[in-house]
Amino acid sequence: MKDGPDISRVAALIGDPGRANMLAALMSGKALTAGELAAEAGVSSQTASAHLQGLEAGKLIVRTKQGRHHYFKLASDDVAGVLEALMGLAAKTGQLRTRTGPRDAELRLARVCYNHLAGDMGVALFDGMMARGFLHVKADELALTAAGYKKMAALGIEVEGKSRAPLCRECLDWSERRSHLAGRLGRSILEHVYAQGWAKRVEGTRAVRFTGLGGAAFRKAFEF
Amino acid sequence: MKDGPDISRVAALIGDPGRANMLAALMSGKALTAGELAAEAGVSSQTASAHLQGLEAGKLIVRTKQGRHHYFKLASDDVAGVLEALMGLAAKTGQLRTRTGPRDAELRLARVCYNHLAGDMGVALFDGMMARGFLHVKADELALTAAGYKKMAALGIEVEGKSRAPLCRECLDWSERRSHLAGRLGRSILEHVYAQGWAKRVEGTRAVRFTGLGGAAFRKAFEF
DNA sequence: TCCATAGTTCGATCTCAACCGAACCATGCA
DNA sequence: TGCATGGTTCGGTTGAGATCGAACTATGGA
Repeated sequence: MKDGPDISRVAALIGDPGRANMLAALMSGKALTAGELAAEAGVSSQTASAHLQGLEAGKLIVRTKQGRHHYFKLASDDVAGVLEALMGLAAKTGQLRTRTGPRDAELRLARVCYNHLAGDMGVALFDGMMARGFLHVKADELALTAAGYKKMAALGIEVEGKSRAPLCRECLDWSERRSHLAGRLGRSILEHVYAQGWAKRVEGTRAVRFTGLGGAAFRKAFEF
Repeated sequence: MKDGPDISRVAALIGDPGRANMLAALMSGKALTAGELAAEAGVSSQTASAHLQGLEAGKLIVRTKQGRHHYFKLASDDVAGVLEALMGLAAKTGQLRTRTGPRDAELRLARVCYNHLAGDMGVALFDGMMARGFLHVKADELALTAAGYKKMAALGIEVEGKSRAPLCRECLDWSERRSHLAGRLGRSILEHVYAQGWAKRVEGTRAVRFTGLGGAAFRKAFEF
């Protein structure tokens, strides 16, 4: 009974530790070069090249050539979604790699998930926006309310855009097992957070470090 | 940078065609025996035995021994969720296995997804219940409204239960790319549909075939 | 007690893919 | 033009795991 699409091809691509590490690195949302991804996966550049070809052929990542560098990023938010789901399941089934150390705590507090904010802060933001009536769900579609549009305008956050990617999308958190805000709006808000200097990325990890004042200002601005 | 849980173990388990077929078969929600799963995957019983051990060790499935039969089912709704997500992505990236034939159309119309109703009918039910105000979403939690509880009581559908599994849950559809209703309520409703004789499973597939009167009665009962 | 059936274990085989050394192409810079 | 750097291609090696034949264990029934 071979109903439905062929799962195993995609899963097999993610199933190699090297490729999985590359994909996890790309979850940061940044486009990375072949060399960086090779280092990330801990393999030689030749091996990395082969893996990247495979991932590209499987449409999990896309390549942009720029000069003598090849930049790679995740092909779509759907791919990021599957990876998050897998992380959630892997965390739950106890295949944990995370030893709860200081850096780990920082990751649980706030980190980037693809291109938006995840962790405690991400979940709190989502819950707050729902409670304040800035977001609502109707027939499975997450959307900004009129009040939400007004709020974003007041904060100077871009919500228009020609891209047909969804403005609002939920994304399940592997540490919190709760939803946080993804989609174009999620990305815009994270960019706003950076622009205001409320927080910045911790070099070399996916953690986002808020300043004391920045965290307070963020909560105040979004009223949560 | 090895942030987060170890994805690749889980993905590798799903990445073998044989095991993927087994998991897909278990998406029907029924518990299947080792022999049935071997046939499903198209491998010998010895090979199947090895695969089933792996899946069990990886906590993707659970085993129940009953006499000389070993029954297997998916370990949790999370596993089903990951499989659905992978199906969605695989369908989108064009790794389609489905030739759109008559049986395929039937699958798109109505099928079981783990233990609840998916396909056109499943999505329509979900949308209808949201529109009628039987369901609402608050802070990422999908829940029955007072009106929803009343309606279920009127239809004689069990909604209480000691299980701590969520009563309501959304589940993304690979054919529709929309949400339908999962969770304990989703299961109860499907059982109600069977009990009323509105529809029954098509032997050997995941398709659910509604009778003409049954489909109408179903729509009438849930007002969509 | 004997047999049939369901499933597992063991052992051997074999294929596929991950890996890297070496050579090769392409771009940027001096 | 020459050189350094980033990436890819090719070839050969290796190891993990998928597979099945054969033997073994457990349950149910005659």
